Parts: sequence; C-alpha cells; structure tokens
Amino acid sequence: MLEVIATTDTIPHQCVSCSVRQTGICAHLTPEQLIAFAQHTRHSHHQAGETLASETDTSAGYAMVVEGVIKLTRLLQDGRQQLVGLQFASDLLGRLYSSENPTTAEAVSEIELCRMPKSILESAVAESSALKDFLLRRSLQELDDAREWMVTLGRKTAPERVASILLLFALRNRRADAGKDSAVTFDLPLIRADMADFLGLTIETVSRQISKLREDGVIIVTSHRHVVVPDLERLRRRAGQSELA
Amino acid sequence: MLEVIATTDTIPHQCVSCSVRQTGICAHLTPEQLIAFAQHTRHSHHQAGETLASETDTSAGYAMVVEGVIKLTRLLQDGRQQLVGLQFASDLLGRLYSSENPTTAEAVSEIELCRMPKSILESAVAESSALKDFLLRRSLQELDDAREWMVTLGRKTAPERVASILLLFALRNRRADAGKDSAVTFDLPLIRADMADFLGLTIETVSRQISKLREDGVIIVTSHRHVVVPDLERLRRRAGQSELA
DNA sequence: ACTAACCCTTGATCTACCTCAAGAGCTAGA
DNA sequence: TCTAGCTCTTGAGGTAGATCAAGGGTTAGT
Repeated sequence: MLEVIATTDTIPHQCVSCSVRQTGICAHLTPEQLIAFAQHTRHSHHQAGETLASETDTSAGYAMVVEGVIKLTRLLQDGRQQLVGLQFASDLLGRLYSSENPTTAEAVSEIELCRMPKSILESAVAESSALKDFLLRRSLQELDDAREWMVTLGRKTAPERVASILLLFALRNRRADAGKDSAVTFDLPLIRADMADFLGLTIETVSRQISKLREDGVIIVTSHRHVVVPDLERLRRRAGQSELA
Repeated sequence: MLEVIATTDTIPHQCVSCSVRQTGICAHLTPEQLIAFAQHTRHSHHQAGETLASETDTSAGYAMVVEGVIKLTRLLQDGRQQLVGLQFASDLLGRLYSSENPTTAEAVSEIELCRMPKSILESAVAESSALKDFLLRRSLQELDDAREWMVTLGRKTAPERVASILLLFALRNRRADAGKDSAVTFDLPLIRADMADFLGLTIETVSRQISKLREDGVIIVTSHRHVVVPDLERLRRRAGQSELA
C-alpha cells in the first residue's frame, strides 16, 4: 500500500500503468512536468483502417502512439500513393513546428493513442532541454531510416526490395524473439498493398517475390501474415544490404 | 564606424565576415559561446570531387558548410549508388549522436568548410537549448525533404522525376532571382550522373527527359548547365506534384 | 457451416526504362 | 589552335516490372 501511495504522489494515476511511460516523451519529463502534462492528455482508441487526423489538419494536436502500428503516406493527385514511414508504440504523431505537412496517418492495426493539444507539447518542448534532446535523437534516427529507404526505392531490384522489407520487420522483432540471430519469427504488420506502397512496386510483384523467397526456402510463410526466417544472414544477402551498414 | 567597433567587441574576428554567421548554428549561440566556440574551429578549402571525411570516420569532427554544394550518397556493394541528400551553405555535416553512418559526403563544387571537433559541438548542443532547437528544426525539415523524395523515387515516372529535380533547383533559386514566380534562371549544381543517382535513373534517361522538356519549351538549356524556366507552373505540372504540397 | 468481402496468388502480355553503342559538345591545358 | 578527357546526346534493342485477367485462400458475420 505504501508503494502505491508513493507512486501516486509522483506519477499521475492514468500514467502509472502506461506501457510507454518509460520509452516515449514522458520518460523525459520531470515528475512535476509529467503531472502538469497529464492534465491535458486524453487516450483514444481507433480501428484498423481509420485515418488519424491527416497531418494537414492544423486544429489537431499531437499524439503519442501507445499501442499498434500506423502508416504515414503521401499521395499524388492521380491516386498513386507512397508509404513514407511507420510509427510504433512510443513514437510521436504530428509535425512539430509546422502546421502544414502533406502526410496522412492511417491505423494499420487497432490503435491506442495518447492525445494532447498542440500548445501543451510545444511549451513542454520549449521548457525541457531533455525532451528536445529526445526528439532530436528520434528525428535523426527517422532521417537515417528515410535515407536508407531512398536507397531501396532508387537502386534496388524488386527481389531485393521485398527481402529488405522482410529484413526490416525481422530485425524489429529479433529482440522479442528467443535467442541467437539465426531464426526469427514475426507477423507482417502490413498487407501486400501497403508493402507495395512502401516498396514502390505493385501488389502482384510483391506477391511473386514473396513466393520466390518461399520456394527458395529463405522464408516460411503461413496464413499470408506469419513469417519464419530460418537464417537471417541469408535474407540479408537477398536484400543487397548497403555497403557500410 | 561605431557599429564596427561594437561588433568586433563581441564577435570573434574570423567570424565577422563569415557569410553564414546569421544563418548557421552560430546564429544560435550567445556572444560568449561563439567566442569559446571559435577557438576550436578551423576553415578548410576543398576541390570539387573531393571526398569530405566519409561520415563513418569516427575520428573526424563536424563541419559547417560555408560555401559550395555537397552531395550525401550511399553505396550498395556492387557499386550502385543513391544520392540521399544535398547540403548547402549553413548546413551541418556529420551525424550528431552517432559515430557510424553509412553515408559519404562528396564536394560537388568548390567547398569552404568550418570544421570543429566532435566534443566542441556536442557540448555546445548540450548547453544551448536554442542550438538544440535549431538543429531539431533543421532535421525535421531534412526528414520532410527525404520523405518527399521517397514519393519521387517510389511512385513517379521518369519524366516526372526529372521535372521534379529541376523544380527543386528552380525553387531554391527563386529568391535569388529577380521577381515574380513566372521566370526563373539557375545553374544546375549537379552533372547528369549525379542527377541520375538522385532520381534512381540512368544518365541516358535523364538526358532524354531534359531534351524532351527542352523540345516542349518547358525549359531553355544553354551549355548543359544553365537553365531558364519561363513558366514555373508549367514545370510544376510536369513534376506531378504531391496532392497536398 | 455458409456466405460475402477481402486478400493473395499466378499467368499472359505489354511497356517504360535500361543497356549497349556511337558520336557530338564543352573545357582546359600545351 | 589543337588535343585529351570529360560530359552529354541520341539511337536500337532487350528486359524487369507493370498491367490485365482469372481464380484460390482467409476471415468474420449470420
């Protein structure tokens, strides 16, 4: 009981059991800042497929992803679409310092968000050097990821692109997995159409290349979404890794 | 005269005439910080084509671009190359917070750099919230640019890609140019091979598409590098602009 | 269990861009 | 002015991936 009293003294009750309190922006606020912050946040739940406040919507605030996967996409007038990023738990949704950003955020799975008004986050960032630091590190990482993807989009063949996205998901799930860097198991967070939009290919080409990898024993696919990679190094070779990575 | 005395009191002599003092990181340091900072910086000059400390080189420090254009590229093992970014005057060279970054920086024109040791910039960033803020804004902008480029690489046709890069340069030079958003004149900072590496195309395709735009009167090209765009809107339409941009 | 609505796969054909090849500007140095 | 070395252009033909088309799996609701 004492322990509960102690924590509720310093941590807002709605944050105590939050799964991303230690990894998202909240980890970089002082207890006082967190208490003030939490008075203006509100959790919301969303179904897969829902559009989460297109980032052009200036009235909307920011949101932290508490659970689920979100895709960021851009459109050309004629409907061609490019996936430009994925957001996972603890990532921040919304473009800081800019009210116009031609990006759409859409739920790929069921989503739990922690929403906050623009002004609240912006003043927290203005006050907290630690928070700014965290956001700077995150955005530099996102920039690295985006540039790595530019190599994939600009210079890799279709077989290499598909291997690259599988490798991306495999590496993301490696730690969750049991042991060595030999075998990895995971569920694809994206359907073929989204993978195609990520890779700059068509659905058919993605499907054909997955079939090829399956025939060659590089991956084992069950029920379209569940994937086993018996040998990560083999997949990595198929992805035509960049020279210094 | 009074004004000159006042500035030399507070600004290090080597910085007084620096062309990027008002726009680069130095604009966000206090006079005292700038004085301390300047004691550890050194200018260096480089020829076009020179490789400027591959960013994997952990011993190297950071550098600010004072003059010229630099291309950031990534390589695949077999030599395929992708241009992932361009750096202009006042941009910072070097990946903050990470010693390994598989990116190569190469001078595209004659270059003037202001070099500094890693530790000096890092402690300045740690101390200065204004500097961190500046770097955060810049990296968010670079992220936006990279994602815009992902759309070009993943979903645009060759004619649209070439129009897109011309539009990019045209918009960058618009303010330098005289007046309205009608006619713009500029020199291409990149040769065809670099444009191809930026666009994920071959040299021949870039050349053919430039010829096509020339034949159609969208651009006027003299001596391979000098370009006139009589009607920006027309070029923009050729670039297949993204929906909300 | 059955049905509807998605997903995904596979095949046949087409085409945008690549590859290979030749030659024509430019630029710079002797 | 001439030459050497880039850089750029243009043409002919080949190919990776797109498009068009059909059918098979998977999942969820009744």
